[in-house]
Amino acid sequence: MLEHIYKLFKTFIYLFSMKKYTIKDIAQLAGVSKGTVDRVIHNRGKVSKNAFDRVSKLLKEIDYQPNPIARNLKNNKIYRIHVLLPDPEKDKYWEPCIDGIEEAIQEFLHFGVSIEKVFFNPFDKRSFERQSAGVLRESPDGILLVPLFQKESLVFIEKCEALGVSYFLFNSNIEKIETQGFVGQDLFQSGRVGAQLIHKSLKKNAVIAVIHIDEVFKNATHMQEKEKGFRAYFNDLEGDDFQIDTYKLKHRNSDNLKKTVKYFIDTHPEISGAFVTNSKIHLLAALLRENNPERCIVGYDLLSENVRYLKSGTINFLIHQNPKRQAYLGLVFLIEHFLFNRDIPSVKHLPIDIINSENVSTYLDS
Amino acid sequence: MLEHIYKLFKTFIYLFSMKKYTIKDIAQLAGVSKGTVDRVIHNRGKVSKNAFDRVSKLLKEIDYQPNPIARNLKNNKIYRIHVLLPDPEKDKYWEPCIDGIEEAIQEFLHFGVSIEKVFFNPFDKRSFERQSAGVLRESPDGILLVPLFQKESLVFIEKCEALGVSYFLFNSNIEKIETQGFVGQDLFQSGRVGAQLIHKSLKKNAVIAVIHIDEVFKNATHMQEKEKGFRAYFNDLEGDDFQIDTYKLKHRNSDNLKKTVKYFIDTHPEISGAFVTNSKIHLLAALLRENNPERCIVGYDLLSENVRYLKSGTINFLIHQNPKRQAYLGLVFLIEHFLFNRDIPSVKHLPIDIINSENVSTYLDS
DNA sequence: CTTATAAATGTGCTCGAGCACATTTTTTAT
DNA sequence: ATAAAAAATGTGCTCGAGCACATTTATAAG
Repeated sequence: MLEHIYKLFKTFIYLFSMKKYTIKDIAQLAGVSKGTVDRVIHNRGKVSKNAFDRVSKLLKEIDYQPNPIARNLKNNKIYRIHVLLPDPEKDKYWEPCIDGIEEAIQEFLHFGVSIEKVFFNPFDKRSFERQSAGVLRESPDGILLVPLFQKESLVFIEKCEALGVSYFLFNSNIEKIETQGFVGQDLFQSGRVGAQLIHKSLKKNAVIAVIHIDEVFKNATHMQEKEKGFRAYFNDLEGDDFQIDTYKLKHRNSDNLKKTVKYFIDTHPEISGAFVTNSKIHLLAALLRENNPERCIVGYDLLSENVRYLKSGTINFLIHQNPKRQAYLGLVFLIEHFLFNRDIPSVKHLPIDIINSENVSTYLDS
Repeated sequence: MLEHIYKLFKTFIYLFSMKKYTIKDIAQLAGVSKGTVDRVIHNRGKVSKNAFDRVSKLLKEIDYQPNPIARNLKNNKIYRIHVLLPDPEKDKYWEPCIDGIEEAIQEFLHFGVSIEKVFFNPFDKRSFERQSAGVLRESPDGILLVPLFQKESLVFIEKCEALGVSYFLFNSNIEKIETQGFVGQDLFQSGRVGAQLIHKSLKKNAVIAVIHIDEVFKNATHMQEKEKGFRAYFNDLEGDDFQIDTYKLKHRNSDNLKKTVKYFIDTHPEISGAFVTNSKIHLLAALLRENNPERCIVGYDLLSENVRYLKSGTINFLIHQNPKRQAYLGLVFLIEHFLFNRDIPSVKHLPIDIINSENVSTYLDS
């Protein structure tokens, strides 16, 4: 019996403390109507100073948070967001982004959000200019984009700002402080991570190569930032001396590149550590002959080809940039900005995941 | 002008294809009332075969998904979930779980969910029995728990099943196939990851130690599973030969343990690789004298003490079990089960994060 | 064929926020 | 003092799902 009363009491206390206040509750407490409370919350004016003070004091005290469920129930407006990213057909690195985008679409299906994907050719600035102009002509509410081409992206962003269109960047950032928001990896730091992995795996005085592979040498800052971090790590070391050389393997078509890489490997047998600054590491791995335990090859991204060489032991480590999550989070930030007017984070750095042949499978299915 | 018409047309097509069907729409299409549609959706019966077929055909065709926003708006029921986990005061490993739980609470604040934390002493089976019994007496709708003590947890789970209380496990699993659900790391595989990290960092024929440190030797399966994976990795190697020994450093109080560890280190100077199977690795690291680049020390978890030794170079790698995310995801699964009757995943393995001194900071703030 | 009973179907309210519009109160002008 | 204008406040409907209850239709019994 006593226990029963005690339980009732606990339930009461619980309900009391967990009370979720509604506009109606606050109206009652302040002795006004819910219309007035609504006007205070949204600063719509037409409220006497007296009522305003009383209500806003209550709002603060109670830490009122509107019920997001009810808030969006009526929501007539459909927010249109365009995602401007490199065509995954042209560069497989971008494939997982599609999944991330689809996930966000699914999650916000009933929240009055429409998301459209727009691809541009990552090897063609013109394509970016064309597609970005097309996006702007549709005047969406928000734009999530990969600013692969620095200069052109800056122009585009300025147009967005002029038109008052919200935007958010992912994967690569651009050097402009007033940028509205960015989600991606700290590239400098990821270079340091690669450096430590190689450093700890090699003997002293080993010869190490930083290798930039790409069809055309665009997207330079992205890869250079990684190199900076890589070199900074080795500069910070005191005792050890390593020789670090940078190689740029550019090309116009893949046959050409194959030859270039092959020639590079043949003419540099002394190299025992290699840091490839993008997902093209499989091109290098494909041409390495036997697996040498004295060697350490580190690159980026979980492309299926890279994963194959990782599992076979040719590649020692991959750094995971998680493009899927980048795209997903970028969308979530934009959507929550529109729907719940949360403020967009200026820079969100994702974890720098270190992948070897033993943990790779645990990253592939999520 | 033509462009204008084209734009209108596109908007129309868009709205048409993205049409979110409501119960009302379906009722209209099927020529019945929304009440009937509702009865079909929830299999409440009292529907003629004719109407049932017509409606369910439409539901399938349209791939109707109820608006989760509206669905929970009314929701009178408050789902009560209790989280049963080791007291973070007694073992700091569990601290991040609190954040994960708070995050879930915040996220589902307005969805009619109440979450309560219940701690037990991880060094005292009795405490678990007492606290778990207390939880059951409250008869919550769901329970998220860490089955630290295998046998006792099994008994508890059986009681849950008898009472029809939903439950979900995290961090450690128990050997029982019919278990309702588990989120955590694949411990065997994480042992393999640790093994590869040590393997690649050491010379051939190095002497390696698997070290189990704990106040009392409970939680055995957890650590043993890691050791199994560790040894399996080395067994799979063909050429290389490594000597691997297991040491159990138990103790009753921390002074005692310090001595034990010290004695262990002094009497085993030949060991160059060490794999500590839990977060207690800082106890070992604290007693290692100079940093030896020929040495490789690998352990678990981002306790602040472990992170300090990782940054200073005494510890080479930590494997991150992400207890925060485990707790968070466990709750999300339970809540979505109640709210949207999603089915609970039977086993959800989280990524096995490899942490070194360069990427550790990118894991700490998220 | 009528009435009783069961089965099937429809109606209308609820939840909380938001907003248009109706109503009341206050201020200003004549 | 009174009417007109302006400011402040209140009211009532909307959104979609869910559910109790009202109503209609079909079936069985007398």
